[in-house]
Amino acid sequence: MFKLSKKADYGLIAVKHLAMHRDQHACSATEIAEEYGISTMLMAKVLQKLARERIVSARHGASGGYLLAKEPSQISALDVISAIDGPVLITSCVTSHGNCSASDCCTVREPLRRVNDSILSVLSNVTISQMSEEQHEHALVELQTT
Amino acid sequence: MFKLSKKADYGLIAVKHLAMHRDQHACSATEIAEEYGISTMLMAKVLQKLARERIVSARHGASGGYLLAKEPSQISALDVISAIDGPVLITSCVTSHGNCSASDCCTVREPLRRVNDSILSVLSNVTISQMSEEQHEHALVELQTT
DNA sequence: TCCATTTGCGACTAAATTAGTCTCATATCT
DNA sequence: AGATATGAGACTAATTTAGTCGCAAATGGA
Repeated sequence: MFKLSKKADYGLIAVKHLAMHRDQHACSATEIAEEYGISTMLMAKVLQKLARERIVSARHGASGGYLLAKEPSQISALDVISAIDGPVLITSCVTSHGNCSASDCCTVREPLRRVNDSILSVLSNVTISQMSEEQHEHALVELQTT
Repeated sequence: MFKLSKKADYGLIAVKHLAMHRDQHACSATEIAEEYGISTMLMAKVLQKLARERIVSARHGASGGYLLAKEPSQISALDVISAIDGPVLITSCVTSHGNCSASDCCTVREPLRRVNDSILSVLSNVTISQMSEEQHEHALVELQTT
């Protein structure tokens, strides 16, 4: 319906993990996968994609693994998600080439494009450094929204 | 990945259609489906769900069909989408019962819950009346964002 | 009253997407 | 040389989404 894929989810987990282990050692896919109880193979795949998109950099060989390629503050949730799942488009209509399935051209395309832009902006304003910091404030936020 | 289902899409189209034919006659599922080149059966299903959620009201029988149950300004995109696809949750983790697949409890849950809230607010701030009005401003918006 | 039209609902199938696995190649450190 | 990693692609399995069908019930009109 409107959900992040598990791969994107794993990607965020991995990138956050790397952010928290910055300046230590390169983390292997196996290491990260085991820490969070995720399939090693899948996590490897996810990290490979992140490496291809230059969000993390890889080191082959023994004691190799992955490192963040940029500062955590320079990586947004959108970067990670779109690296893994491709561009974020809430409908296939929002692209410019009008290949709507609805013949007369769906009248909701333009409004949805705007919604899409808003979501893009939300996602690109969340950085990995933010995601790594905000451990403490839980209780507060919880109170406000309940 | 992160996309509206076609059903939700069709739902928005249908509701917008009803908004634009307000005070005229009840529109049947067939009528709406044919106008936009969508499967009649599917559109019928979608409208049934919208009726069950009291977003539209139905009239049985010949010359029956559907009417909006509220003012277009009182119906948000979120209302329509969640009526059809269920609650909008960008990950299965964001609910309170911590059934993460990641053992140690995925560290990204709380940040993502916030992102989810933002998306919810974006969607609930877009009303059907807005979606029905903004036909004219296309060119301008296009220029600003390109 | 009878009939065409239309919604309501649930079961069902088909298609598409996503998740996850396996294999082999290549790089690199010790 | 050998253990440990990543890189890439093909492949299968599972899940979700899309779409269909049939039948019941309501309703307006001839």
